Amino acid sequence: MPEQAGGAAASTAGASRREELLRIAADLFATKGFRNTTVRDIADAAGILSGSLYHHFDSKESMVDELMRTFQAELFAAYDDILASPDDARSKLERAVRLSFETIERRGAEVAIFQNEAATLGQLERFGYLAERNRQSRDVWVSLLTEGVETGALRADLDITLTYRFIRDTVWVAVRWYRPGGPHTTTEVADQYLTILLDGIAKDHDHA
Amino acid sequence: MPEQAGGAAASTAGASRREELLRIAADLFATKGFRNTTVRDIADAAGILSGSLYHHFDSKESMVDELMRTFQAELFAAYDDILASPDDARSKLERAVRLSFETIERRGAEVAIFQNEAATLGQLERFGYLAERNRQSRDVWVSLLTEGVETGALRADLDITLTYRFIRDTVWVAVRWYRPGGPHTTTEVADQYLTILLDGIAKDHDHA
DNA sequence: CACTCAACCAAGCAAGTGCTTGGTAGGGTA
DNA sequence: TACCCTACCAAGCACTTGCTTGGTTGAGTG
Repeated sequence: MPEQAGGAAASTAGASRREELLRIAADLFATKGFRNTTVRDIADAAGILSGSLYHHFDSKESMVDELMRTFQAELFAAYDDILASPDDARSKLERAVRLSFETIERRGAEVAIFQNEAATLGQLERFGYLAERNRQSRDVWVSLLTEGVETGALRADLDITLTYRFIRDTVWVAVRWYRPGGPHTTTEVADQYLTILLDGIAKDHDHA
Repeated sequence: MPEQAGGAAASTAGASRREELLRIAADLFATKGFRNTTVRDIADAAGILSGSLYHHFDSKESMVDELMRTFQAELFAAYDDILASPDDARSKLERAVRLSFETIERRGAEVAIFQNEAATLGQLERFGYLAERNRQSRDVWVSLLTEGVETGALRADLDITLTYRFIRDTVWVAVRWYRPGGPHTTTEVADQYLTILLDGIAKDHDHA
């Protein structure tokens, strides 16, 4: 096992072979599923033999592990940033929604892997942190929604838990159809969703 | 020596052995994934040997095939029922939303399988009808939304395609967390979602 | 020049995978 | 009695899977 690049060294200068292989694996895991992707698939896509992968990584499992840890660390740093801001509840909620769609654009493969494999992988001790991250994420959204209700920005008759689930499902499952470079930008998608989420799709006859 | 594995197949009255095995397979496909479920898993859960499954079915593939065809036929019969009704657009949209949550309750395994495996299975010719059903389903929702806009029930500034995707994602992905017999009935979930979808979560200051 | 080292190849093992084959038990039926 | 049919077992085949082992290549570096 060669170099241990412990930190999330953001050296954009020339991606190492290791990072290159990780990205290839991520794309395959995202499209075919983790279990459904073989080490030979990854090696083929990289133009090497399957055995050569083990020069860079301990196992197929450790590849997803590294992908998920890095991804979650990045995502929650962004969550913390929102929570710590002095904005009002509604603004923070909007920022959280936008963050999700932007993350789908920038880290689509990782989002897809987390969405599709968290339940399966989470059964292994090694991936216990995935469930923990899920709880943290729920806490973020629930606290934002609660603050919104308490400050009068959001309706008081909302079932916070259900509302959280609806939002979470919509913003993250969009990874299944959102395509960077496609017909919509993340901003457009986020704008449209926020419009619907905040004000609904029904025509307001009292104002029209 | 016929050693019965711990699976304890409780035979439901009336259901043929074949239907019983199909149900067992459906539950496993839904929880573990199709590819990730082995014929030995199914056989174990049924208390028989894996080879014995081939007395009832051609292949593992034909099991999902039968499950999906039956499920889709049932679902689209219900869609047709809604489309053919004389209700106004908003009522039909509400019925479609409620139908989704009710289908999750009654056919949770099938919904989960369709959600998780349609993309993978769809690549096989045999499962080409899954993509076709997807198109039909989109047409149902898009026509309901379009009618809503045209009759003035829904806001005119909606992006129909994006709105369709948001709704579809939320109502079907609920299969991941909705549990029959859990804290919410499908009616409660549908009520809450329809409230949010139609009128939004923001407090309407002009009325409050 | 001797030496190191990251990156890779070639071959293969053990465990699992879907599915096949030939057979058996027991109830129903003409 | 003779026959058939449903539901299963026991064994195993051909293939795929993740991973291992021992070795090679070529660009450096003192």
